Amino acid sequence: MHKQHKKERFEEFRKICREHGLNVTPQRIAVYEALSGSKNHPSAEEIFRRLVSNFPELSIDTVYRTLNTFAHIGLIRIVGGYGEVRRYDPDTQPHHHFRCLKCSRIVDFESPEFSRLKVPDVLQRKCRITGVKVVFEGLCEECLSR
Amino acid sequence: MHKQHKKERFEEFRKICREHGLNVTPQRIAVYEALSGSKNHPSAEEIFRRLVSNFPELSIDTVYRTLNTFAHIGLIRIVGGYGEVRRYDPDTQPHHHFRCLKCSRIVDFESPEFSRLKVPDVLQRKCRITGVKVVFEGLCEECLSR
DNA sequence: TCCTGTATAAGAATTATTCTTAAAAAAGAA
DNA sequence: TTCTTTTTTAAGAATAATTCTTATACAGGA
Repeated sequence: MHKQHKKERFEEFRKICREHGLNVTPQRIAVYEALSGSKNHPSAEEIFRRLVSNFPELSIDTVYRTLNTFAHIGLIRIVGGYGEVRRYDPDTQPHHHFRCLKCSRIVDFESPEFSRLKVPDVLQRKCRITGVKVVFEGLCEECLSR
Repeated sequence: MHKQHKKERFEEFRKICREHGLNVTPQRIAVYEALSGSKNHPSAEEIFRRLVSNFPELSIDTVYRTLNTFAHIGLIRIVGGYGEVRRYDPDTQPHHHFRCLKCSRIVDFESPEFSRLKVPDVLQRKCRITGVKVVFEGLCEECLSR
């Protein structure tokens, strides 16, 4: 991804849009370029601010809509806050989660093995690590049977 | 946690509150009981709805405040949507994250090993798993040096 | 070029969460 | 107990993120 040249990335982008029946608009190009050129997992607001000076008629709603569309077709991913409501877990013991991509259900499971994953060197050197969690994602039983 | 009896759990709860200089109020007891008796990682709103019929003067603000307090002292955990703004990642290749608990910075790292974690049987049987991510949490370089 | 469906801007609306403030409750001291 | 101080709460206003509505503009195909 970061290795590609701008040109190639653009062609790839255009192709993926076409495959999903999406028009290739200046707004979509701008949002995709802004995101794929950034390393810090920006929010919609940050992307909007980065673009609006060169693209004054761009609206924040379009940025949200565009990013959602991209995430929907798998062109980008959502990380961090999922824009969902905050949820709470009474279990403070180390444990891990499965999260249903469709209904957002969260299922706990225990795995001493996962709780003992080795911290990668690159993190170990710079950060103080206080915990690790493994999140499997997919479709839950209920959503599968529909 | 779920193994304990109500009584023991309550004594433990009271003890932890005291240790952190928190008064043990009916609201706090109610919110903690509601959360620790639930298996589905409820939102503040859900907890509020569960309680308000027996506790009509309870306010939603108190539920939020109480849950935040509990999370702060480590009595419960926040899962799922972190209540933070949604953020986007242009990298759709399997990779993993470190997340700073203080400034919410997200740092990518790659680990083919983590991307190949074996799906636990309990999930394998019921769900369709489409991905896995490992999230390390702690304090980042910048936040450590303050 | 024109046509048709798709995408957009603008701003209103919605929703989750936090803040403000005055009152109530709890803890501590006398 | 009663008085004082500190903490907590309820109520509702405020804020911030995200989505919706609608009329207009644009993209891609014929």
